[in-house]
Amino acid sequence: MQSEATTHDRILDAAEALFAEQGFESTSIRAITAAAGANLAAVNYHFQSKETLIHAVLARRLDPVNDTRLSMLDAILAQSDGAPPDLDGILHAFARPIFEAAFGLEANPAFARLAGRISSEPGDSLRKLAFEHIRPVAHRFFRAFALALPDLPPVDLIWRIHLSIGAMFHLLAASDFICEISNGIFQTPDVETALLQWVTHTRAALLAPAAKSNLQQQSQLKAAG
Amino acid sequence: MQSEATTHDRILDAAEALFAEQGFESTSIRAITAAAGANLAAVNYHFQSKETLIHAVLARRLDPVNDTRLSMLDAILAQSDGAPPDLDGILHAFARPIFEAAFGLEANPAFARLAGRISSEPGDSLRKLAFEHIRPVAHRFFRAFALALPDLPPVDLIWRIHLSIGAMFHLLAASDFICEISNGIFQTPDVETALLQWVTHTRAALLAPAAKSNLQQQSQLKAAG
DNA sequence: CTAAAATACAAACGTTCGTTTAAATCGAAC
DNA sequence: GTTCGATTTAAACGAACGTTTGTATTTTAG
Repeated sequence: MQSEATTHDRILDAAEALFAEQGFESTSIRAITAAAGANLAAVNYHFQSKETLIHAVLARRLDPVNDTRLSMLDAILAQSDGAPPDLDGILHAFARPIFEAAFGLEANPAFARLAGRISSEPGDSLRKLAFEHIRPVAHRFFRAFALALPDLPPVDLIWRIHLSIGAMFHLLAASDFICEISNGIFQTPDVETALLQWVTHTRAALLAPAAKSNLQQQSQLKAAG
Repeated sequence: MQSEATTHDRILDAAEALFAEQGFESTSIRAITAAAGANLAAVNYHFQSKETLIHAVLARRLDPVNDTRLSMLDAILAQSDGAPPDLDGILHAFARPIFEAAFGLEANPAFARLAGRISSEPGDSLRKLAFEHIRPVAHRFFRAFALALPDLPPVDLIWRIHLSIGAMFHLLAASDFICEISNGIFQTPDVETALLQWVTHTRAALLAPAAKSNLQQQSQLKAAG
């Protein structure tokens, strides 16, 4: 089954699994090629270098996810022309593709931890890569959120999107963690449960009144009084 | 100033900064000792190994943070005997100590990225360490949240705490990320702003009605109808 | 002041790393 | 069947890694 795939693809599969378990730095090309049943030089032949291989591993999964996200967002925006778009629809468009790729039936379970770790990886190279992958998606979704939440100041909106994305990353990267600590209450999430819980969580956070510091509250009270 | 500190402490400071920038694996003992102005063998003399050094770097910051968290939680719980404890007080007790250590005036700005990355680090050793650090804190706070939110089912509570902690980690680890992408709208957070935004976000999420799947909603509708 | 313990140092250890090279093997086109 | 490009292979390269060793040097204690 796996050994029928090309060396190129077997290397991508093995690298994805090992990167997820051990991290990028700790995973040697020797371990990858051994797991893929390939020669040591195969990585440098099919991909130019280890860094290019990392990029290829991530792009293979993230590009389809982001394409689906934008397609689903287009559908939501087209569906409600003029009126503010459906908030839950935007949240699902952002969350379902990545949850399917991470927790879906045909998904590689290792990919979840890998995807959730990207944003906090050390080193400029990898952060820049993830940055370029997510930038167009982030811009489109930010504008959609702004349309759906016209009363929320932009700075508060950015904060909440930032925090909600962090919750999503953590859900992808560290859910085994909470599984152990919760005495079986929390179980490895499936797509629908993760989606339901994250959307419920994020919807409530986004719909909350704008945060106001004590200072702002005081000046507001003075203006009102 | 720095060169007046002991070699032991200069190594901890240098290691903390380099670990935050480059990660644990990519930071060599040679780079640490060079930055600390110490001999190459100093790490293996003052600490036993590189792994023990990593543990020491984390414990130096996290132990005081967790002690303060528990003290503040005790104060909140004592203040409201019998009645459900103040939710905002619990949230502040959990968030303020780590935000002070990460964004405070005398804080090492590198520590924020380091702290936010721990939960998603690959490899069992480091995850187990962070696990043991946070376990007693997590248990105490979970019971406090359960008291403050008596109507929320435990499984939903675990989910929301999990997601909220993810938001906190991401805020610590990847806020430079959002600074770049937001065209100056989002700026490097200070303690009070981070606290205000995270508490606002998390309070709203925790107070939301329990998530219900379509299946659960349908059976509920049938029972009501 | 001196003996002993603690710390610092230079040098080297064996190992593993990513990458490269050159030859060997394979596969299809003609 | 031969040729040519694509792929695989074994072997080696230099560099960097964590750690250890033996010896200075400094600090502490009596």
